[in-house]
Amino acid sequence: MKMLAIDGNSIMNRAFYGIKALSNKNGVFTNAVTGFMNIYLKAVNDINPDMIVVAFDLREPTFRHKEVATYKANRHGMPDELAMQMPIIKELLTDLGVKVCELTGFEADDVLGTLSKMCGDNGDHCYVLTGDKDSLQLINDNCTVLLHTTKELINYTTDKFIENYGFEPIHLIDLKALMGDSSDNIKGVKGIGEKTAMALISEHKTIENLYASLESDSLTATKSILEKLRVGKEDAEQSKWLATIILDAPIDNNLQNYMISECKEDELSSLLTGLEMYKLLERLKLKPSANPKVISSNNDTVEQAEKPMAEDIDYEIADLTNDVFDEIISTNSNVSFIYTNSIIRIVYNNKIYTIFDKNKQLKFLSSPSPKYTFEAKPVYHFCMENNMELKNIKADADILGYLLNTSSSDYTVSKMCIEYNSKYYDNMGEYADICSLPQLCDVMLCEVERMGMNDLLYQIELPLTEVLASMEHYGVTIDTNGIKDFGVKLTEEIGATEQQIYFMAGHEFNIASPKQLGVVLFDEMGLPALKKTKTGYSTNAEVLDGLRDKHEIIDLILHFRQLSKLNSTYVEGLLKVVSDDGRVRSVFKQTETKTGRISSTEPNMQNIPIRTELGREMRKFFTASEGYTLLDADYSQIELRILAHMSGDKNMQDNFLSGMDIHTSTAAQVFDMPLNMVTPEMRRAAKAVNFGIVYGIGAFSLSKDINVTVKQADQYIKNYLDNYPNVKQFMDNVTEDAIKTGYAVTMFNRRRYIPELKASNKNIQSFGKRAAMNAPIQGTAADIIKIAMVKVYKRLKEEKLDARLILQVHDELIIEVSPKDKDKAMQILGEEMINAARMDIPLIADVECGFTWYDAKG
DNA sequence: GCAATCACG
DNA sequence: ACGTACGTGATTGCT
Repeated sequence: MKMLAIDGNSIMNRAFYGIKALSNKNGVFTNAVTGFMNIYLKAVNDINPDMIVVAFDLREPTFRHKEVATYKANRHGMPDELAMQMPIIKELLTDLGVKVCELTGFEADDVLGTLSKMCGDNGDHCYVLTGDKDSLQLINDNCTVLLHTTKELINYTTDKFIENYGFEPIHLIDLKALMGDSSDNIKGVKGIGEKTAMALISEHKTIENLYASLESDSLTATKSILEKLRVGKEDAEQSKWLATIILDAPIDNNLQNYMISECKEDELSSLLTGLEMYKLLERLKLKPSANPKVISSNNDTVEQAEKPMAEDIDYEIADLTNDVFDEIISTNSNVSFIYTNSIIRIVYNNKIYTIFDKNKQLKFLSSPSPKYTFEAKPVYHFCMENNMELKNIKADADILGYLLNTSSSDYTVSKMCIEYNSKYYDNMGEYADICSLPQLCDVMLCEVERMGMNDLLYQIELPLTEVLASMEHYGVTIDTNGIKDFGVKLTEEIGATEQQIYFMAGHEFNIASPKQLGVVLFDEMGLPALKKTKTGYSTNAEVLDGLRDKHEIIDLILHFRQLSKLNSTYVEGLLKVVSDDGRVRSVFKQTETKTGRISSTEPNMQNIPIRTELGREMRKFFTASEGYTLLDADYSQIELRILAHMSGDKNMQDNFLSGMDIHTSTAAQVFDMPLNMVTPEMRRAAKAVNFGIVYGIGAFSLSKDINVTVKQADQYIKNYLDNYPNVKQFMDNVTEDAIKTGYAVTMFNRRRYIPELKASNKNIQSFGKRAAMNAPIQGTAADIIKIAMVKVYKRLKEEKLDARLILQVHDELIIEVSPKDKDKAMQILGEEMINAARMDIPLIADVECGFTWYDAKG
């Protein structure tokens, strides 16, 4: 038989500090729970035990504390975020059928030790899972310790221990007796450190032997060590006593009682659903519960959604007769449908219908009846491919879920039903989603209205889905041959550069491996390693840039990096996704970002190079279709203009109204110079501050960015905020509101929840504040360009121009247009972008044209 | 599957 | 004393 005995506190700590803060929407932190379960499940999987015990420490003092006042006196209580997860972990384990063990007056270690002894006496094997090296003393033929370090899980057997320490595991307590343990505040012998202690214990095994030799004058060591040992004898004895784990703690001695018992699936599912830990649910092969257990962080009020009318509907499957179909396509009441796998399922008047026939599907979709659905974009695609229109989408559960919480990563019907207290009809099998959709949409629409996001929904997001579908539908023409040629040139130069690098390094290695590169640069060539990452030397561009004048190889490596990036991501990456018709069709994701921006994948069209001339060449291969031309329009300084508007800062607004370059006018004021005396250096600094402000700047980062001292950077920021006092006020207000309400909002009421603000970890909290300052600005810019997209799309359609939107890059829109309609389309594009929002200062958009993206963007 | 790196706004 | 700007996505190496 096998027992897995876990040090609950130790593993929980490892888990907590190992995973970035996670929390559910009520602000309940779940990172320790998640991490603990990951470690737990892996161990269970590896060992396949018959018995499992998880031991926890109690708050009360143990027999060690009572005897020695200083014992663990250096320990602070655990942070709130961790403490609140402890009962959850215990509950989880209990539900899993695992024994949780706490013993007054003893530590978890003592319980583990006693268990391992019991197992050994009974001929069973015990695996002790912990993050604490102290437990290594328990290792013997019947006991293995699985030591969880930050890096790895080490399987400690007797052999492994001896290999590392050079003596038997039990003598670990003798080692501690001499060297002490600062984490537990165990003194050890004063003046004796790890090295000396290791040497002494390797030779003498126990401190009793050691002191026997000392007293009989047969101990060979330096005079000073002999003296230290004499002076510290009592400390050594006490330290050994403290470090020794008890093997006979008073716990239940019937091993039968530690066998894994049956898992309480309903309770477990309810708990995990309440915690929104869906991945774990899946891993445990459990379904989300319809009755999630509500857990909220101690003292803050959780905004509760209005409960929907809990009306239980009996849905029935029915045949779609012609009469019913005619009624459905002409009704004024809401029809819910879901389109998947070329099938449309409809719920209408509590009956479920299925449409298989494509013509009938299209007829339904283009009918004027008001529709609720889930993920409208593929449906728009289906209609566009068949030259039909999808009409009157009144609700899209995917979009609604996004508006209600932009930070969620999962907008499935089943999960949103749970989240918004709407009934999920899981008894309906494959019809569960469609049956649940009408009520779910109603509940969510109600929430959206309550949060003041109706305009955002009806004027922006719902119509935008069609625009994005259309952009994806058309795609962008690619000059495939041009890219291939470019790739050949890159490959040649990469090869040549590689050879030069190998020559300078004296041997071949994988330049793309930061690990190998680090060895070459910092170990072999002896260049100064200025920065480290978690796993080793940092070799990023910033570090390398600092080493440029130290060695010629650096420039070559930077060059190699640039070329391989271009080749693998852009040349090869793009060629992989070009369709047969020579176009790429990116997927524009509408429910992805926390701020309200859209994102682009497969390929990402929003990060095509521009900042270096070589990279910018890529844009020559993005062209208009034959006989067409491209229009490119981008907003000028949209985020700073939004800041000037939202903050109401008159000075910043005047600077924009003057028509002068904003960075120059900012520099002039901050450095107290006439405009024509502003040097490029000063403008650069002002520009960096302008940008930094939008991100919630700190002096440290600014100093790094513009290469000045932290002190200077701090002064720049102070001057800046003195110059734009309302900007300072605005940022303060935004963070204060976000702390109070838990979220930040844009001009159009889009919300971003920021649970990080509730963390007690200062770094996480600061991150929350920066996010809170940035969200209204970045988010409002996203709102505005989305409005422009919807309006431009509508105008191009209404005025029947041979033109279409094909790309959006956050502050930039691209249209493909027939030359005959070029002027009109330019007019529309500029006009609608400028008029997308009314602000105290005007929006400005620069429109240009060209056959390629390179030409169209000045 | 994660970490490091680097491309964009 | 520590860590350090907001938001994304793709590729590569490595465990």
